[in-house]
Amino acid sequence: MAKWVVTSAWPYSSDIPHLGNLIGSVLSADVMARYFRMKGHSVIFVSGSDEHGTPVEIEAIRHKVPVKEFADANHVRIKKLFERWNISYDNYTRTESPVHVNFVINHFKEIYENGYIFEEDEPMHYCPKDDKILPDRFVEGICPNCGAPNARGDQCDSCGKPLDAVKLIDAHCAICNGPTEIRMTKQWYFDLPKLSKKVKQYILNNKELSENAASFSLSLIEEGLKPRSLTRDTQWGIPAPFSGAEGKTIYVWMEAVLGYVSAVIEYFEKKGDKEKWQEYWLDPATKTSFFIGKDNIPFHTIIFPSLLLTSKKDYTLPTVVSATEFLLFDGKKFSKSRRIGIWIDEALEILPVDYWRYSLLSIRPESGDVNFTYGTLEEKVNSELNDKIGNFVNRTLSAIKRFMGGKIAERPKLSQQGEGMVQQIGVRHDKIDELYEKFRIQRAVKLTLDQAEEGNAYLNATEPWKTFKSDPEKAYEALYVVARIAKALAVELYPIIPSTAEKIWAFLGMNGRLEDADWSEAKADFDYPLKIGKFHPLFMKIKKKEIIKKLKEIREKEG
RNA sequence: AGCGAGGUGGGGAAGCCAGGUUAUCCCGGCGGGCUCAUAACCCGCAGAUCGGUGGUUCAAAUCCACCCCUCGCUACCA
Repeated sequence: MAKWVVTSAWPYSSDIPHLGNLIGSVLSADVMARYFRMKGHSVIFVSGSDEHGTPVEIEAIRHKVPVKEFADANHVRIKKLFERWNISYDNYTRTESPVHVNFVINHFKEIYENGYIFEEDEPMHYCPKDDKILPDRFVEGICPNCGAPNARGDQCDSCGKPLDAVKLIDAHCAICNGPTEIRMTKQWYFDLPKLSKKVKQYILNNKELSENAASFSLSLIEEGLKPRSLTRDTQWGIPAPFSGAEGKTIYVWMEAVLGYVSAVIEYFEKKGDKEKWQEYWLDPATKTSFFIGKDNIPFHTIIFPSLLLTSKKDYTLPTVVSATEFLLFDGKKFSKSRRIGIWIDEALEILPVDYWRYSLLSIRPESGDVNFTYGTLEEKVNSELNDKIGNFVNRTLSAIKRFMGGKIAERPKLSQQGEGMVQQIGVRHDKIDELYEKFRIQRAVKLTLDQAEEGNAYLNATEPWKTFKSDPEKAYEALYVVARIAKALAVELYPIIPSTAEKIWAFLGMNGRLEDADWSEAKADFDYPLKIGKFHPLFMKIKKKEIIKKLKEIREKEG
């Protein structure tokens, strides 16, 4: 038994997450949290809304509501959506939480006192009308490289080159379109170069980073780390606790990752056990896992460990950083502005949550970008979920009901072949287990599907609907075996599609909730007599056309 | 440009890091079986010179070099 802190990347709350966001972080983390719990580990699964920073402010202005109000509403919305997605968070909090804010302030004080933060003057664009110092992204002008008219301060979309915002020609504010002026402003920096060696050591010593995370991080370190700016001239954020930094806030990226710690603190505070968080974050035996998209790697392998290393406490450094590649939608990147993709609120209006969970997890982008299409969805749901898994469970239960009166009174004496089949269930289960231990979720889903396929093949080979007359013993054995496969399948499906797995558990007449069962139950015999419950088909087939039509209707309703 | 990822039968993927019997799986095509089950399930067949060239090796999809193609990132974008 181990202690695990499982975390998913904090969704940025200017918007609702889309399916790509979900599979990379939240959904993957949920699968592992559920798996770990079944294995009997102490799991604390946390995340929260990442709410600070200019994009949220801008969204709020667009919606014409105070930023705090906007953030509150969005946080609640996202939190509720995750509940509907069956994400089993122990604490889904937010960066506006007082626990987080206090923790961040104290934490940065420690780093400051330890001498890892320095200050420097920097020229920035200032908008006199909005009275705001503008982040590069919110300055527009003519690109000094290619002369394109609407280059943003951080990058020109025309020539693709990164820009120095100060060099933009005819710069204007992206919010009000007014002209900007250049002002010198003092900013505080986190001295990453000072940490290079330690961080490199950490990455080299850590064998459980996903491959893409490790190689990408090392190459960044080889190129040389640069000091990272820590402060922003905005109001919407956590006040920077450095002397002379009054009126400035901490850059969101630098504080949001600390939420991984503060969310655990908050979790135990709510339980009235204030000091217990230390048994997780300050115990080297605790394992921590982070589920993120590849765009997020440096923040978890370099910046977050550095923020922990430079404090005054001995924090557990990230054990597992599982970074997924991107999910593409119809060959293109998800894009809010172009409405490419499906968002997690829309998805639930279209299909039951387990259809999405299964489809997404079965194509989880683990070794390269993966394309999600309506065709993929149709294939996954119709052929795998419905035809293979759903139908296997249904035919197993129907056969037991029809040929055995819905009961298995006792364990039959098994033939050599039957014994072999039962053993094979365990062999496959162990393989699935191995894959989860390696965080190979996509492969684990595939092998789980194999259980159903083997069950189907076995039924066809043994034909209990024939033998139940000619050789009832044989039929009895076959039905026992497939019932055992169905039981294993329920356990193994639990991390992936928990509510369907619970259904199968109940259909089989198992005691208690699957949620409370142990992972090894997949290999265990039944309590006798086994009486199967009422059951019905688990899934229905879908039609691509109807999905597209429904999505269109939803969007028209939204306007 | 630099860095990174990928190019495997008609489509989609695994295998490659720890080289080795007939290259795996899903979808699709063709043929067959079964009729317990949601017109579902199962079996078999066809189809790949594993991006190209060269090298290492008894042996390469798998290691090395070069080249071609696709994509992502390049950090104040959260």
